[in-house]
Amino acid sequence: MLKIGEFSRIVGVPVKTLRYYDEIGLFKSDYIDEQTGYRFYSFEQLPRLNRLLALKDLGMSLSQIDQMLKEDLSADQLRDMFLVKQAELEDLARDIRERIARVEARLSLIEMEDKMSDYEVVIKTVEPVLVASKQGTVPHFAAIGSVMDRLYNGVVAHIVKHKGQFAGPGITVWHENLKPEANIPIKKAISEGDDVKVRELPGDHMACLVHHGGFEGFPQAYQAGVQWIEANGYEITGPNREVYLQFRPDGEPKDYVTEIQFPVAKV
Amino acid sequence: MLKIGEFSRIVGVPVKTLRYYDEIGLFKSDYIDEQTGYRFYSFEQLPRLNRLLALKDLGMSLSQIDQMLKEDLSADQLRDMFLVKQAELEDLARDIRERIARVEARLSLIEMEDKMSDYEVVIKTVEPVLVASKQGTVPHFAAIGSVMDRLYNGVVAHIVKHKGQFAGPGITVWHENLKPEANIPIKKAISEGDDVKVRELPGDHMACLVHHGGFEGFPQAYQAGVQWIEANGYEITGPNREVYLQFRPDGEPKDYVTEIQFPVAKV
DNA sequence: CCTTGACTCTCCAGTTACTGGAAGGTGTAT
DNA sequence: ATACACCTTCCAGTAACTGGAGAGTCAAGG
Repeated sequence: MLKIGEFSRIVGVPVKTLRYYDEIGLFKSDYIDEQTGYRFYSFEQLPRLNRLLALKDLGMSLSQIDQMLKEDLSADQLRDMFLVKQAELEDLARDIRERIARVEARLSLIEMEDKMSDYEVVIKTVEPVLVASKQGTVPHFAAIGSVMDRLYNGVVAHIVKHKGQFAGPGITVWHENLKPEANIPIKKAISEGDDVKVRELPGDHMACLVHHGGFEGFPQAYQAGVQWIEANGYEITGPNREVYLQFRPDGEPKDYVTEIQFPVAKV
Repeated sequence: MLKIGEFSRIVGVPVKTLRYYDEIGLFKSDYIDEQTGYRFYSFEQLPRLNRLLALKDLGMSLSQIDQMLKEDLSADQLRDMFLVKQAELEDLARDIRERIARVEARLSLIEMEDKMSDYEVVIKTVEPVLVASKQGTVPHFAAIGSVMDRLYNGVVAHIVKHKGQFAGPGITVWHENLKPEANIPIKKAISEGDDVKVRELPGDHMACLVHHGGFEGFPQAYQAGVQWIEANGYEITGPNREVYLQFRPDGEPKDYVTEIQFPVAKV
């Protein structure tokens, strides 16, 4: 019989940890002196503790270990638990590789002292949203403004006419070069018009960045987004969006706030 | 000005989390209504939050992020933090690769239904220990027992003669084939004898396994240890040890408990 | 026999980054 | 007026310990 300190030295596990394992019932001391409350451990307990430590080394949680140490576990069940753990660890490994890639992208940006780092790109999952929408075509770059005005005015008029309820800021989906679709979120479906459709904008994983200021700054923001996506090993999987978080035709462009979103997936 | 729910939807961060960031001072709401206590957020806060989220994506802790978001941080300091994080992540990645290797070794053991899995091998760091020791040579296998007896008796006699204090179970170091060194831990240094030396057994990383029973089972235990070491990508870096946790010459061999230790390093 | 120092006990608090729930106040649409 | 969604604070819990306080135990030395 060994006191907790001696046992601790032999197995290389801190006394506090042994007491903790005792408390949670994972590894009980062999015998407790009624008088003093002192825990005593025996050599017969070494195999269990070693099995425990070996499993912990594999990254198992204590509750998993508790299950795996039960006698009545078949070899198959045991193997399954290892397989699950293996899959888990491989996910984790991938995750960490991605993190490393992101850190490296950061570092190389710093080396370049690139102004693009003014834009922070984050991946987020956007929810599907019900919208009224109208598509158009931009004949040439300079006409973007007027075309967009016309599209959004059309959608707004349609929603008002059918007593729809606005549910958020406008979202432009750029279907392909110079083919924008103006979307306005609505609370409940309304009837469609000739050119105003009602549909659900699908949710997706998006690389997002926020641009403050007028539309003249958009090219730089887009460039920053595309650069980030490339540097971080993503690829663009669909039409990108602009969400006009803060915008009023009569407001000052410098106060505009726009979120630019690219649907992406890991390459 | 946005209420917390609206802001939450835009940035894709749960309300609870925003409140938590507010509470710990990492990301305060722009304005709080005195009457109602309602938090309000503004678009001007988006850049800070996005920077925060980007850093979190890299695996930074919130306190690190808090530092990195301070304005008065030079580009160099920032780069250093990223470099530190990079190193950290690479350590972690290595660790996980090792875990995966161990899980795979486990799985292949299960496939083989190998009896070796009776032995659990764990890596631990053993502390240096002061010992009195005596070396010998074993002429042939069958003589191990008597040679060890002679060596340990010699050491014990020496310690007793010099009034040394025993500090733990005997440890045999197998210097090379059939050249054992019998060591007995002592509390304080004592003078040396003709053939009994006093030295510190160095600490090391050891692959350890515990064998219950007589010495006739040692070959299997050794084989299990060596197999594990190979399967898990370690190599043996020095003489192995036997620690006689439970042993009395007059006891029954089946009650003996011996820990076998191999000093190892990652290949 | 007493003291000293090493050990042991229990209980409580703190760690990280939230998440869930209860109880109660606020704002808006019907 | 009343539903209902939304907001508030406060408290508890997560995983696997770690550290410390305050008190009891044990063996050796003087």
